[in-house]
Amino acid sequence: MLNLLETQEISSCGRRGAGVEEGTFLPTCAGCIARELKACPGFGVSGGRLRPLEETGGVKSAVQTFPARRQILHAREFDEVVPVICSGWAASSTVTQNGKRQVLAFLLGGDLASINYLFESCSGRTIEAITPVTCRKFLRSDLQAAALRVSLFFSLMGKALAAERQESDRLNLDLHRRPAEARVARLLLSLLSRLKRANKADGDTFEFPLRQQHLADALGLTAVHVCKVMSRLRAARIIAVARRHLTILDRNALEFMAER
Amino acid sequence: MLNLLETQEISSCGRRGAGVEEGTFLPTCAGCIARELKACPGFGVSGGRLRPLEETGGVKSAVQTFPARRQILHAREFDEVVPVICSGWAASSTVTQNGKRQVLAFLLGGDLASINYLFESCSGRTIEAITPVTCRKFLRSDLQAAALRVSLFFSLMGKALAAERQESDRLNLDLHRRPAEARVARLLLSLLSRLKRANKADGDTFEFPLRQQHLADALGLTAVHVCKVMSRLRAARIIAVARRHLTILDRNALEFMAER
DNA sequence: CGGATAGTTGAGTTATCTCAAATGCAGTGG
DNA sequence: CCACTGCATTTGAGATAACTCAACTATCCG
Repeated sequence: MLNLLETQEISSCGRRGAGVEEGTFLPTCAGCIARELKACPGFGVSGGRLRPLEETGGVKSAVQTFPARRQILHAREFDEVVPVICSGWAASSTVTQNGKRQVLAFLLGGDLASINYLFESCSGRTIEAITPVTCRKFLRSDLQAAALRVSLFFSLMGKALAAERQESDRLNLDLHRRPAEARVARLLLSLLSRLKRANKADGDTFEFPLRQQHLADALGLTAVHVCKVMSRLRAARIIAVARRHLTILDRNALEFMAER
Repeated sequence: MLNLLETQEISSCGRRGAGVEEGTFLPTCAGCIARELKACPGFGVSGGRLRPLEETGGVKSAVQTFPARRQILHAREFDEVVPVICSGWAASSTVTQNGKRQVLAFLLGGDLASINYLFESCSGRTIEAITPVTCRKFLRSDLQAAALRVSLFFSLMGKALAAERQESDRLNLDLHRRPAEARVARLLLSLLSRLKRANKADGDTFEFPLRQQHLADALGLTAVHVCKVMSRLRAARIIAVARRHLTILDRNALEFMAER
């Protein structure tokens, strides 16, 4: 049995203080569905420890941390748990018999891996940490109950579903209908805009922890080919990569490339 | 304003009779979500006309018919209407700026184009009739209300969402990760199994109204290449096509082909 | 420093595309 | 019944984007 009630130390976030207080949130919590459903207790601490859940008004759950490369959802949890990424980068992917992998989405702070998890598990998908990840897991039944209490239930669900469907349609369109350069360009632009929204971009520069294999798996290419495309982009001074950070030098060129 | 209350003559289905009676359903209604939500009044007729909706216990809506190639959902309806295919073949697709089209799903009788429509419109997607189609359109708000009255709401939603997500993941995996033959094979097998479930297949033979362009748009190929693949399949006596009907002659071969 | 992982580069192969012309087929009007 | 029109399908030739394989280099981390 999972111990979702367990509270854990967290060092980097949440201010110290005494007594019961409002939960504090990471910047990335802003658009998080768990927060909008009023289900997330946040990172409020009292005396350096997470406050007991009864006091937060949230749904029972605990923050967990995962090192890079670690699987975030284990087989036995699949049935009952809804995972939400609080910070770090993760990837949600499927695999074929022949061992080919398709990354369906890169997950950033505040992302629910898929709204489907609220209804039932996304069997066949696995979620893996790319960087170290902090993540909160809710019991599905609890989150469903919380969801139904929120008056905007249908509109919240609608927004979440629509956003996800749109992403998935976009992916379907991109794969095999656009040349490799366009796919790469689109992915980079989409990452930039998501990170900007979460205040995690410094101008046109952002953290970029993805391996070329990740890109390849997301874009339906081989790592070798991704390398060649990225090299061309660098040679053309459209992007620059240094110390796991990526800068978009010529956004117009990249946007032009993204079409067709 | 849409006149969803309008009742229309239907000739092919529904038994004639007097007075109020149970709505009759097409064979394809069996797994239809509108029926499971107890929202569909069915095809019951009284005196040759569809019964008034107040008597059916269903949600207001009317059966509409569309000739082949006609768009099923019009721009102004997008906001408020949930379409369900009752009979015939339709396609749900998106288009890029460059005019390329991706068919996301072929819709058969009993199919809701996407469960997303229950929450909000799938902007960017269009639904078109391939064969003549009969289709029922529900007001979103009515269907939402009906949904919440059903105790199995979450599990029904879950099933529908999961099925759709799985289809979409499969599509994502197939595009650009499998060779053309495998994609064609997978599509044919998937159609056969869906049609079998709806009792619309005669052994391994089924109606096959799709143009090669439809296949191409669904599989991320060109029509020319689809033609070549289909020719090879016919030459190898794996399938046979005649008068808009397709027979799978060697299912093992096709299933083998579908993997990799 | 050594070992592992990730990225780069080049040569040769192949699946799929583009273009273009020929054929077939169904419906229409004379 | 025929010629005519508009699609859909077929076929071939050549072009190309992306792949595979394999060796080499750079980077990271203990």
